[in-house]
Parts: sequence; C-alpha cells; structure tokens
Amino acid sequence: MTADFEKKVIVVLLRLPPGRVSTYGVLAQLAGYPRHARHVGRLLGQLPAGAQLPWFRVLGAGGKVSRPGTEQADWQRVLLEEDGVVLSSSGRVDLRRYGWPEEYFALG
DNA sequence: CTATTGACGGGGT
DNA sequence: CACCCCGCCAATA
Repeated sequence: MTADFEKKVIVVLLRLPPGRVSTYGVLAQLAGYPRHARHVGRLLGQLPAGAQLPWFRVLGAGGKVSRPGTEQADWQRVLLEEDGVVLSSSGRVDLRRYGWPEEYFALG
C-alpha cells in the first residue's frame, strides 16, 4: 500500500482510546480508504515487534479477534482484558459498549 | 498478463 | 453457533 495509507491508518490508530476497540473496516473508513479493511489487517500484521501502537484494540466487524488459534490471538485477548475490555466466553467483544468511535457502533 | 491470497465485511442458509 | 458465497483490492506468485 501507499505510504499515505499507512500513515493515515496509524494516525487514526493512535487516537483509539484505552479500554475501547474498533474494527478493520471502521479504521479504513476513518483513514479515508473505505473498502480497505483487509489492507488495515495486512498493515497491522506487518508491524515491527516493538511498534508502540494499540494494534490489539482492533477486531473484526463481528467483535471477534482475528486469526483464532494463533499465539497472537491469545496475546491479544490478554492485552484487551488488561485494558479492561470484557470478552464473552466465546471470545467476542460487545462493540455497542466498547466500540470506537461510538457513532459507528450505535444501535439503530 | 492471469491467478491466488489474505489480522475483512455483509448477506444468506 | 456453523458454514458457504461473493465483493473487495493491493501484494505475490
């Protein structure tokens, strides 16, 4: 992807508050690149190990952690819990409650 | 150049 | 909940 895409996605991600979560699709939209949800995912996957970004606060549109069964997914759940985010027994987050920005996850 | 591949999304069964 | 299908679009093969 273009450097512009990466830059804008990162800028948005840096605004994602602790204790809140967002989705690949919403991040892409906020960055000005609608329909690029998959690319946000690829970008986060390419992040260097020590990147100081709240990548763990990004979930799929269904409120679930991506790439289930991987080390990264387990680690992500730990970081979210540490963040105060509640995960259901099936590992899903209530986006109506923790979703950010709120207006993107409001009911109705 | 065509084909395949995703940290995705939405709709249907 | 589980699948399946199709649209999406840049990177890779």
